[in-house]
Amino acid sequence: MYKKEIYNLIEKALKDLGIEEVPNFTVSYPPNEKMGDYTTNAAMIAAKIWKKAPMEIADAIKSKVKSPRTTSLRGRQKSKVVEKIEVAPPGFINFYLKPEVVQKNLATILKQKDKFGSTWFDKTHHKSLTASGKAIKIGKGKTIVIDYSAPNIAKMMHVGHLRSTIIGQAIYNIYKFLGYKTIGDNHIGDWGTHFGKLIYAYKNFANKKDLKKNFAKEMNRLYVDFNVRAKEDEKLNDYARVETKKFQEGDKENIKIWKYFARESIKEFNRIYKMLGVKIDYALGESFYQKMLGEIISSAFKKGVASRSQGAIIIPLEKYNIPPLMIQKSDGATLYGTTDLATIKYRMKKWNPKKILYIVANEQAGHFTQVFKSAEILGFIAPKQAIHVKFGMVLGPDGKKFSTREGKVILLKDLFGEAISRARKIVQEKNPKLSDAEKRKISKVVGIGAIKYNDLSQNRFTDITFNWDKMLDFRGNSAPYLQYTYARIKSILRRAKVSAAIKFKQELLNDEKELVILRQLILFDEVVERAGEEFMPNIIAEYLYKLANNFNLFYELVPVLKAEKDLRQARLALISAVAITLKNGLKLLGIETLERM
RNA sequence: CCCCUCAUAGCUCAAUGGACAGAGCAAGACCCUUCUAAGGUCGAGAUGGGGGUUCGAUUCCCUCUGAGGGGACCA
Repeated sequence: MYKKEIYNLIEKALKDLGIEEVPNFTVSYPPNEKMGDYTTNAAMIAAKIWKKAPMEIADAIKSKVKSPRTTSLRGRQKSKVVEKIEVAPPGFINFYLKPEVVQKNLATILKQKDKFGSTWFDKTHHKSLTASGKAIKIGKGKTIVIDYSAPNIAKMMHVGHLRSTIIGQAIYNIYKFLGYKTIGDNHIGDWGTHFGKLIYAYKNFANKKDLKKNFAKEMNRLYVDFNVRAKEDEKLNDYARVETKKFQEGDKENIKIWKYFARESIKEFNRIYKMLGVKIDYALGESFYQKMLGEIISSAFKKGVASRSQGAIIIPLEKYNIPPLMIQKSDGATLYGTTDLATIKYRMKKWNPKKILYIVANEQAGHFTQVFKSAEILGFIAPKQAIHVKFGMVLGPDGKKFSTREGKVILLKDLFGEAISRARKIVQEKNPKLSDAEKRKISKVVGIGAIKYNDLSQNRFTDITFNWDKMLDFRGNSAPYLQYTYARIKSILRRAKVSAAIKFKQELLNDEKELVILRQLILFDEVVERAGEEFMPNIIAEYLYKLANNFNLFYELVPVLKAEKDLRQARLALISAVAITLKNGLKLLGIETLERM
């Protein structure tokens, strides 16, 4: 919350010292609380320019911050938030905030409630303040399009689809929280060649009754069966291509089959999204863009961007050391690259976003470099306007890619079922007297939460090796741990019969355990902002885990309800603030909290 | 052959170029007549090899090894 202010203090001090530019100095957090709240490496970087010892410069900066030049027109003042400054070898400058500043923040949190963390409140954060000095949200006036989930029609959603959906939703939530106008778009794969296979399978060996009874399962069987048969008889793939072509050219029967599968698939997706608590604003699938493709190709030609090659049409990119993007096959059919270009053009025209984020697995990195560069040459977007937010794959227990074709995947339906039943078993054991309805609710929230958190707490770049026990561990650094911590706080608040303590003497919160928590709470907004900037929800997860950890330490040793009147009130306020922060953070990750569990 | 990720404790994962590399699981010893033990406490345990840049490298660069993915007519 005070990072920007600390930054400004240092910048001014450097100016007073006659060092105008210290490139890339940062304000960050010391490794532990004993070393202060904020730290900077400015002295060590300035040492290079000034050619003096870092410690010497650190001392100089320290004394300038403490007594800045007052003759300046801007009327530089001593900081009102810094208690003391310490210099530590080899040249760190550590800032300690005044306890009353940290304590004062508590009232803000209780007032802000579910908005806490979304806004900069301190007046020195001018980058997000209006002329009147009123705090505004960072993302105000900016639009961001987020493309995530993107399942394929006629394929079941399996663990491989989880990451895009969960990470995408978290990033969506974070940006929305920060005040951006967020557009979530589910780019459903409803036009691909794979669909021809299904049409063929449907016509030749579908069991219509099973399809009606259990659409998802039977559809999956059709897909797997097709691939099994195609292995023996390669001609099947040719037949599938014929079906695809007929369908794309408007063949009535094939369109009818396509519509049927699309409708049923979307129903199935929606069941999954409902379980996950995911809502995506738009679902403009690939089919939506088909009528624009001809224009994309012809204008690419007109601009001299596209050219013919071996009967196909490509956009050569060798100038940029990138393989060419093919936009039309030699048989005249278009490809997903073509659709992607149309999609970018459409999104820019319709929403004029500052950025378009593609939450798509690492395996498509090459494709997106081609598409983005092509879109740039075509003038659809500026460089870096479209960003591929890539992530590692979910690998099978054998350490290899899950194969849909062989039907070896773990379906999301099954994953959820297992998670919920494991959670159910534990609730039953821990809290048998709860009502059945409540147990059901808890099982679902805990089970689904565990799955989401398992993913979101990891750095998105690393591959995940699927493991039931790891994914569904309800102890340690997991969603249930955070939810449990929240439920513990709620339990105390229920007993105290206050929803939030309004009046309290914040200065009573002097215990080291309390101060650690207070000092952590002021960092929440910075954590959310950074998670957004880096597209890394795990930064929030890590923060929440530490916060919960600190609360549980406090919980073991510091009584709340049994404390003397004023102290009790102050501690109630403190734990309420922790509850608010946990809830807000988890909500950003798309994870629900529970009053009891 | 080219491109993208990754390599940290027995296992699964953290760590904006910074100060003694953090967790969880597993294994060991403790804490429920005190606000929910899905918790807490105490020990043990790690940066693939070799160079380089830097005051400082798990992080950046080069190289080697290993893993996963991609490489115009699938998405």
